[in-house]
Amino acid sequence: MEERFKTFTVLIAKISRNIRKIKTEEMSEMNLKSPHVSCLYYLFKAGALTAKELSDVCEEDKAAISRSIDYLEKEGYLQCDSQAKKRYRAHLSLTEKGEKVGRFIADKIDNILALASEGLTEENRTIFYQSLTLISDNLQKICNEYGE
Amino acid sequence: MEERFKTFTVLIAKISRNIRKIKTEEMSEMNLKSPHVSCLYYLFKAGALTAKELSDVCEEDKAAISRSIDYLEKEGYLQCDSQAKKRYRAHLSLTEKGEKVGRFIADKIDNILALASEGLTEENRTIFYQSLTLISDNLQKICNEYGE
DNA sequence: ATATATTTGTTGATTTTACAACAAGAGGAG
DNA sequence: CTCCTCTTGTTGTAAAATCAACAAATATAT
Repeated sequence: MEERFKTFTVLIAKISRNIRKIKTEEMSEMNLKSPHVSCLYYLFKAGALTAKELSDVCEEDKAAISRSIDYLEKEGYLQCDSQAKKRYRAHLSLTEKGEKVGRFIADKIDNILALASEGLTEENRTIFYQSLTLISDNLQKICNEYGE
Repeated sequence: MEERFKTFTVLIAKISRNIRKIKTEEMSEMNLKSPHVSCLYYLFKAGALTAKELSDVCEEDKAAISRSIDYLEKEGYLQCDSQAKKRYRAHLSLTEKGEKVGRFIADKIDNILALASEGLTEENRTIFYQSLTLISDNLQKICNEYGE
């Protein structure tokens, strides 16, 4: 069990770090950082989303998403369907440029994911994913108690 | 597959964040940050280690470990078996105070780990851990290619 | 309609993490 | 021994993530 903790927390941290590294490395020519990539990825996959939905699906800090949206809009990757001063519940959608890059990102990421899980049987992949979900929920419950 | 990527990378990031949060939250009275906790944990579990070994086992940046050691030494949690100006290959070991806190941390962490994996069968736990290791190695290989 | 509460979004500041340049020691070959 | 190389450790800096305070829009109740 001790040995498992070691590997569990250490491995999770390592995987997390490497995923971020891969995301930024693969997109370095375009000068897109990890949260930018996430935004483009999900807008491409899911279609138009509000800022809130985007931050939910990315599980990223809303502050980070807010700033990412600023950047991506400025660079012409996405547009906002509302002219309101702030983006309240406005739907964000990819521009043509954003769509193109989104597709590129999705391909890259899906490919990397395939490489990452190379060697896992389909069955174990399923078990792994379910376990990950369960563990995430359990940890979230623990964390929720701190706020009270 | 797309759905899986979403959950996979997002879940990993979330778990990683929550682990850090739990570590610092549980130790907040003692003013120990996440890397400090890791150092104490492994020194307690593994006995005396060099700085290099510690940074290897924690998979943390050697810079972070170096500064953590400074802090932990200053606060009297650990001692260094060498009088050299720098700590080259010196073994770091816990003081009495460090030992006490190390035990406390180990208990806490092992408990949290048990809670985190609550609901998993022993068999799935094994599969999960093996999968995690495999994925970590695969991703590491991908990252290693960037340096070349 | 107006006041109040809730959700959603933004901004600034702080903390954590990562990176890279450097320095110190150890080991090996001549 | 002394020069060279490799490993290990340190420090400064830059980047990223987190947090908290705030502001704007929306929803709700009276």
